[in-house]
Amino acid sequence: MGSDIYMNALCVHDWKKGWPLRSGGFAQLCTKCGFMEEWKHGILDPLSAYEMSVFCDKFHRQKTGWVECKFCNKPIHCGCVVSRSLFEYLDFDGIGCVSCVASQLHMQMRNTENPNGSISSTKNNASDQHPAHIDGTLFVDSVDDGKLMQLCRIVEATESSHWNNPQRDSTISRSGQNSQEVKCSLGEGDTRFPNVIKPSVQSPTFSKLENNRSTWEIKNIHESTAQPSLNGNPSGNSNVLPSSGEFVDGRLDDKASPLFHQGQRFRPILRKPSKTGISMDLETDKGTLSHARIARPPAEGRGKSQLLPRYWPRITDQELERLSGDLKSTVVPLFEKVLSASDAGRIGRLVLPKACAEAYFPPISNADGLPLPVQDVKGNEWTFQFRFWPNNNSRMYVLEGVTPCIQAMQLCAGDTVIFSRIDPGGKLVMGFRKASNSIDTQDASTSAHSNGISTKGTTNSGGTENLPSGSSYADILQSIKGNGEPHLNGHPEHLRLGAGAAGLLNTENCEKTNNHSPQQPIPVSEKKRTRNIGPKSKRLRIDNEDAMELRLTWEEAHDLLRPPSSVQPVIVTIEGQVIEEYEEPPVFGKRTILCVCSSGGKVQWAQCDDCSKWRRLPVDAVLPPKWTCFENVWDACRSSCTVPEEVSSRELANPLIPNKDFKKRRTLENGKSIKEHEPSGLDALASAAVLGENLIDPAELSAGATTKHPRHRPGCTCIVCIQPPSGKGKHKPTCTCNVCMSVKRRFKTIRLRKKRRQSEREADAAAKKDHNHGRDKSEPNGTSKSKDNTIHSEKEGGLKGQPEVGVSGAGQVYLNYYANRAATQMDIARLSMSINDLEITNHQVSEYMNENGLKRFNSEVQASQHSSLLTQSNGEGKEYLPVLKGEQSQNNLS
DNA sequence: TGTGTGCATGATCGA
DNA sequence: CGATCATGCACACAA
Repeated sequence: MGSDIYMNALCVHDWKKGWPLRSGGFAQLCTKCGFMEEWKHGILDPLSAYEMSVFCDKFHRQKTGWVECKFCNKPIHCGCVVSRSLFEYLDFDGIGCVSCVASQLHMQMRNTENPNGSISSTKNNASDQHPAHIDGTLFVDSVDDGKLMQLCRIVEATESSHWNNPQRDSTISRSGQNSQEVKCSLGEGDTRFPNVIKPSVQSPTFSKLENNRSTWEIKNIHESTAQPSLNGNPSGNSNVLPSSGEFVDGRLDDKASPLFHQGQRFRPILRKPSKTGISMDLETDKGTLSHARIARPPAEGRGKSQLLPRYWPRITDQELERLSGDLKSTVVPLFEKVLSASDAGRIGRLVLPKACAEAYFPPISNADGLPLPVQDVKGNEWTFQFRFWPNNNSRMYVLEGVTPCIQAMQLCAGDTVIFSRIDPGGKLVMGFRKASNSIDTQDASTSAHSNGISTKGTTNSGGTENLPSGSSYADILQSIKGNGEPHLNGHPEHLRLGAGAAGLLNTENCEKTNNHSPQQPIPVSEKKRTRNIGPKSKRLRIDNEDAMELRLTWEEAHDLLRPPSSVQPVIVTIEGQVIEEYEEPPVFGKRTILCVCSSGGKVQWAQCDDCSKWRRLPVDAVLPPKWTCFENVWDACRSSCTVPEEVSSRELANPLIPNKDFKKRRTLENGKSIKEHEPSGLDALASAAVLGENLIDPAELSAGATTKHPRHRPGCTCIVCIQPPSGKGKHKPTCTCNVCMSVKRRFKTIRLRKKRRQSEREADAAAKKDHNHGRDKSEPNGTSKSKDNTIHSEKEGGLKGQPEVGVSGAGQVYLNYYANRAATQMDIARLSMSINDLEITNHQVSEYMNENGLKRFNSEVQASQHSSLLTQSNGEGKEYLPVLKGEQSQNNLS
């Protein structure tokens, strides 16, 4: 009979040889120990021993940390294969140093004839049934009914792991037992080697084990897939789990770790240096903890060995068990996939990984495929069309009709769907896991020590990127606490049922949610997940109700956005539009109003946030978002809120319309416009098409938001609003529909006008160069010329360093607006200093319109109007017009 | 005009 | 370099 103690076969080199087999067949056995079945899945990547240790989560996770000898409690560094620590895996879980193991082995050998006296048999009943579920589980290539296998070996590993652990145990001794090999044989029915996996046929031995094995393993066994018990023994002897603060490098799957079952305490070890490019999941780091979400090689299937790890379902045994319990069936995780935008889109087509489709879905020869009933984790039945398209001499498998299901589960791009199978019956189950902003943790209640972090939403390929290589476990925890909460998922039900292999994935948050407020739905918005995870810039999503007040409209935002004061923009022209480009992002600034005094000087007005008094500022002053009189460093006399305004509020009221008033008025007018005109975007477009170059009353175009773009108004002729609703491909170049014709007309006009303006600019620039080099910019000029000159000077780099941003209270969005340009315009216009006389110049408007390709005013109107109110702004031109006009009208009336 | 469907293309990744 | 897959594109069809 065999020994309860056997040394895990080492076969470092055989491992190496075995690695490539993962993609091309995995039947190669360890020539030294005969291990095979587990290897093929347990070992994922041949790149390094580290990766081995990462992925060989059953065999080698224990080798990568500091553990204690079960017998003498001496720390042992188990550095996977590169560590030459001498240790031995105990079939009853745990690791022992060679000396202890030797003695125990000896004792065991003596007890062989008395199984009850064996070490393993001293375990509980469960252990009796599954006594040897250890990481060093003995696997045999085949299990003869009469004899199991043999082969125990003392691990010989190189001490010099590349992830040197300062805590490296000096006590680890090298003995001459490195190559010690003990062969053990098991008699039939010997259950002391339950992990001896019979590769192809379920044996009674396995049945015995099932109760003690995770569902996963059970399933694997059911599958008789030689599916490795990668998860180790989930049998529940997990009462001794590593504390959350303990971080054992890598691969300590909770249940997987026999050590835990044995009550072994894992000592924290240093994290191995992250290996760039290692395609391992974050879980490999978190995986040291209980219930780590380790990507599991899927159950058997055609081509399973070629399944990319990214598709390996990541589910903890616990989750799996729970799911199985929920479904009252054995659930076999098959594969998972992160939903792409296409998958989650309205098309309703979920692209299936080819290997997965071919491995786990019914074979189809007809491109039409076949209907595939799938049950979701709630028990709903769905029928998808499983089919394929020919693609590059290959096939592209898709599930069609998934939209209802996706929506029902409230999934979006970035979330993960997990296909599992219910046995018996083979029914497919589609679970899901929300992309919880890349952080999720395990059930705190059920696995108090676990703090697994999964790369939710980034599970696509390992997800190592989500964990900074240098981040410590504490960092991780911190990140969990400080980071995840706001967006950690959601729907408890989903969390419980939906997040795992059949959707049963529980984030810590989820569990907490469950615990605290079960069935409490979360806002849909919170269930949204970003799709792109990676290097792209991200913004904290503010979608919940608490943040509603933070939401700004587009124009409001632009009211606040200022170009960085120290940055010189690069002026570019895109499709006729002059655009400022900044290397730095805009900053938030306080809205001000730029005026021209009677003397022709420029002045900027800002309102104190405390007393609401208006203060005069230099035109180039840039204010922070919050500004008070006390910060008025330019006018010491009025650096206090107690000092009255230079101009009365009444005087200021009209021209310097504070934002609120302005907005109210604007809103009111807009409302009127909406009521009066209420043209749809299409109507406006049609009008534009009809009127062509003719003037369109801006007011008519100022009404409510279009259906396409809430920030745009009917009549908005921006490219967004006028584009065919169905996007590309709807209109041919020769299309003569109204939309196309109007667009053509508009662009034609834009081109012509742009060309004309460009000529004017050039002429002006030349003239100015010749005659007016030293002219003060404040000196009056022709209206349009001045601006053109300004622009030109900008192009020549003559721009004043600060693209100062005056912002009007109107909140106009005019991104390409310089303060000095505005000032120049004002100068040129010789505007009155009297604020009450401030007007909005349609010239400016028209300039803006011209620059933006909008043909709202004819040239006569442009030339005839002047204004003195310069709403220095990042202005949103489209709303600018009606508002200004309204203001002007009001002023005129007054 | 909107939606569905099938295919093509290009980026990405792994061998 | 080839396979895979996300996504775009064009056509068909229905409303």
